[in-house]
Amino acid sequence: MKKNATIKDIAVKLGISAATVSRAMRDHPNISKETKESVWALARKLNYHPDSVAQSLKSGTTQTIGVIVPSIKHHFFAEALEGIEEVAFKSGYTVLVCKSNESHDRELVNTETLASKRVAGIIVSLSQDSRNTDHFVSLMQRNVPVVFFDRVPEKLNAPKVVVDDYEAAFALTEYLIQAGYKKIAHLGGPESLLISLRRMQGYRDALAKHGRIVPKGYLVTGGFEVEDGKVQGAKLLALDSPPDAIFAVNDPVAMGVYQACKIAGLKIPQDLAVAGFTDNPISALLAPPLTTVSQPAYEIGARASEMLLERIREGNPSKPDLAVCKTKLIIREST
Amino acid sequence: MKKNATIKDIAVKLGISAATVSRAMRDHPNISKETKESVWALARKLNYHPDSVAQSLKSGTTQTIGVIVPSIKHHFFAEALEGIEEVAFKSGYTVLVCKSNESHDRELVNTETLASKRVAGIIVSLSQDSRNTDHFVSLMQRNVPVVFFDRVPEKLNAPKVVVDDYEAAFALTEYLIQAGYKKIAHLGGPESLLISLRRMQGYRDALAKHGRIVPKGYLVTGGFEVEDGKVQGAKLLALDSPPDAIFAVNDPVAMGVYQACKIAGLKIPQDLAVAGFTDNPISALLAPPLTTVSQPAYEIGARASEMLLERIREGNPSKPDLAVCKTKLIIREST
DNA sequence: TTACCCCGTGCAAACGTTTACATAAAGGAA
DNA sequence: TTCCTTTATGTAAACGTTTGCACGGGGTAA
Repeated sequence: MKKNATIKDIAVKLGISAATVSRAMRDHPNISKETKESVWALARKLNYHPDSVAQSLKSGTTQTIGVIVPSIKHHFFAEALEGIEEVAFKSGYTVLVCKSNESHDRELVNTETLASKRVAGIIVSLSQDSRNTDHFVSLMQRNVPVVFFDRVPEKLNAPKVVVDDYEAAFALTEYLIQAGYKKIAHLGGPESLLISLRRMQGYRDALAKHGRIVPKGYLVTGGFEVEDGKVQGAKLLALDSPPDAIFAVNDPVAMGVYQACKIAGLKIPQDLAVAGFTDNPISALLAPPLTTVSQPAYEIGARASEMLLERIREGNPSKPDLAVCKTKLIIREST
Repeated sequence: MKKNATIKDIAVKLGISAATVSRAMRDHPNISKETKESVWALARKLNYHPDSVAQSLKSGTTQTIGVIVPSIKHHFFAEALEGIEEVAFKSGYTVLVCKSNESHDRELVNTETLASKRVAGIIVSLSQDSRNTDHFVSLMQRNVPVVFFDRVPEKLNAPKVVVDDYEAAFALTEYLIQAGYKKIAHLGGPESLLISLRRMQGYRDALAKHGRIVPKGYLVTGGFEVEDGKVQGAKLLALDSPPDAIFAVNDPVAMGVYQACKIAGLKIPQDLAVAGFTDNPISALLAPPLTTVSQPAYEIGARASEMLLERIREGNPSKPDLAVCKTKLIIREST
């Protein structure tokens, strides 16, 4: 068991002080060329790497950013993480990834853990049952920059990276109307999340714009999983006057509707049109391929990462930025 | 901008020494009940949380584990990360996630970064172009436990979590033979990775067992992406005597074959049978659903995490463990 | 010669904890 | 009383860096 070489080891071996070694390593102008070179050579030989922990204690910060996401395995978040990591890496930061499992309490524990680890900043996508955002406020008061993405808090004055859910849902619904569907239902997400509400509102307003109202029972809310779509979708199909099109809050839910259709013996899109949201890579390969709204997950993550790094570098530029990424309506054969 | 409360703040306010506060926080038996309670009360009030960085400097280790994966967005790795994080969280560890982008050099940088951050241990799945494993050896010499999963090094004597790729590929190939396919080709993965080689060998040996040899041009190697399957698949289909079944090294490559078939106007499974490996959730939803081998990604990650935590806790129990997780042949309509 | 400045380096404190050791008071046992 | 033990607390060093300040020597200008 070898120990890691320290600055002191180098200092002793070279008969100089630790301070000089430290300065040599950081290429301080006042250190002579010869000293520097002997230090570098020995450092190389001993495989010396400065102890980040000690550096952090001294500097009060770390080259680490924290991320809290509801889950890692969902494609959207995995892809966003990919973007976050990439940008962070290029600036010399590493990423502590925590998942909240959609739980408020775990989100809370995660924020405290990250704070006590002195991360330089935190990127968050809220959990489904986040009851409040006090823990994030507390973080920001302690001067830890926080950037939200996708599932952002409504009231909190903080930098956010989102897509225009309202606009995209509106456009999608309007497209369905123009495609001739008469009875359009919406399978919404959890009402605790702004993204669900915005998509729902876009749906409502698009109908309203075309002089329609939401038929009774056509607006249902639930979770984000395939199972939710299957269960709620079956209910919609069992209505006395079932819809001829269903706009699901995301692609997994839309897939649940596919399953419900299979069970009910309905053909898509002949008997029922289905549309989703988020453009899971699966969606293009479904039978039939799913109409959906593509969200640039990687870009959203990358943008959030950039915004965070800016805050970290420039202190808190108090301009609570909002980045809105472009979505795109992807029309496929399910509608 | 508030500062974080320190042990000293508490000590001063209470007119006691920092040592006593430290002991009170850790519920040391020699501290009087009254002192403890006043400390706890004030800590609560000041929202005091011990500075992990300082603790780490003192103790020489952290409550953090590092993970290096080729990518995050691929479902297998995302799911494995989910398992890793879950197990780590339950033991009070957080997870530093680095991706190598399949690059040896970046893998190398990542190992050094993680080491200098004094992670308690590291979990790795090798990049495609890993030229050697010296950096991991160096880590292990410095007494940092390392556990590999899925893409493991062949020679290195270290704990590993894998599936029996050989066995699973053998079983899959044998199934194809028994299903009556006569001309079975294999689209292999990068030859730098053991998993590719093992799957390839399983394919060969299954054919051999049934008295067949690999027809000329029927064994091709390439990457792990959809595009690879599309390109290489097209080549196979263009042979004078094209295969009637293709076993792809993983599901994305199998999907590439689907695309190649579409272009060539071939029907699956009538004109060509296709099988994959890894059971991407997409695969069950393809048209037709893909025959594949399911790999318990979450469990693999969780197991790796457990193995690592054991090593961290028990020093190095020098028994270089091997955990082999169960795969399952999933027969669907593509064969 | 004196005064000053620059260069290269060292000293020591600081970051926030933890912990071995010292100390002081109180309570027994002899 | 004296001595020992127990209990509760304090002192100070240590973890590995960084950095303000000091210092000595050599050069330059007057």
